[in-house]
Amino acid sequence: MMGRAPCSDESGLKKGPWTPEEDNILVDYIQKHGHGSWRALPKLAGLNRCGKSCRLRWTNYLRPDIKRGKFSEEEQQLIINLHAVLGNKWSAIAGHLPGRTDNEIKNFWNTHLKKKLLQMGLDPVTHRPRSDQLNLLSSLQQLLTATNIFTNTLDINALRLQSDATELAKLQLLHNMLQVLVASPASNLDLLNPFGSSLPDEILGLDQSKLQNLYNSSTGFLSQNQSNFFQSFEAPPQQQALPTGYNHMNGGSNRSCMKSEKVDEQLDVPYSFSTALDSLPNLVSATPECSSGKQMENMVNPNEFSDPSSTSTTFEMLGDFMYEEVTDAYWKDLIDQDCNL
DNA sequence: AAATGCTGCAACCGCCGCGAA
DNA sequence: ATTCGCGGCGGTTGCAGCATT
Repeated sequence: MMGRAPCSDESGLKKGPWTPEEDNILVDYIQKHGHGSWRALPKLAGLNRCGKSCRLRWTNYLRPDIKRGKFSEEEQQLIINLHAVLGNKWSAIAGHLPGRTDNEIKNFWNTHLKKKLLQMGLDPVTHRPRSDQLNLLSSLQQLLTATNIFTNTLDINALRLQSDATELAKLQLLHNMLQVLVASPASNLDLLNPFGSSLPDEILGLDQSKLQNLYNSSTGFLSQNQSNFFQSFEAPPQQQALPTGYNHMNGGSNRSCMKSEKVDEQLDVPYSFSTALDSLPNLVSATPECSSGKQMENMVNPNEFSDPSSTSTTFEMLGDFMYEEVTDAYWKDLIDQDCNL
């Protein structure tokens, strides 16, 4: 708003770090009276601070329900997954991590997770492989290292490869989401499900065994697609055309092929993504079997999933969930809902 | 031991949206 | 319909502590 002087312009008000005495005054006052109007609070409490500074100090540090200390692996993974969908909506992300503040999550992202994604060759904004050529080559190198696949005769279309990697990353996110759902007791789904009730009813209505089936299906689905992806390194150019149904897959994701000890060996970071991913099944088949375009087409033909309530299998439901026209709207709704929290 | 560089995080700044007047 | 005040949000800054030279 124009015309309202910022805190910094109000003469005589203290700025900078809070002293323990100030903290005590603020905590005592709020415990006795509640915060009420933040603007009025400093005078009433006897603090030489602006209301905004008091509010920030309380919400980011003094609040009794704040959780301190290192982020757990689960929290880190949840932040990454949520960021892939929500972007820098720190408040919305914090809403899914009880006890964590938006400021803390933002700081953790900027100081740890962003670097981690960059080192993996992923754009921390889009969660996709970085688009410039140098970064693309870096991504390729890491992807190859990650799967112990190496060839001296790389003759590939770089843009198409990047597209494939992106699709794989989307698949991976869906897979991770399902893993969280499967790993949690049904009674805790709401707590652990980062998307609350915005998940499709088809997903929320499943019992644990069906979720497990869905998760298993995604494992095979992802494994097969990763096999296709890595096979493309070795396939002659004329065999690299995308399967018909491939481009219809869309899910939104942040990670492609990260399950590799070697990747983490290259990264000088205080925590390990491979540790977090150790609970995942091996998603890269050493001897891929299902790699033909025809099979892919059969798997993801969206026309087969138009009626998930009838005789569709959980796998068909997955295909439905991944279908571009469904998921684009879904992600948009999801973001809108989170923005409206 | 001192100087310099780096990192992490608390706090600030400016803008935005909402509700009340 | 418009203005105003407030709370909230995301980006950025500044500094303390640690690491390196």
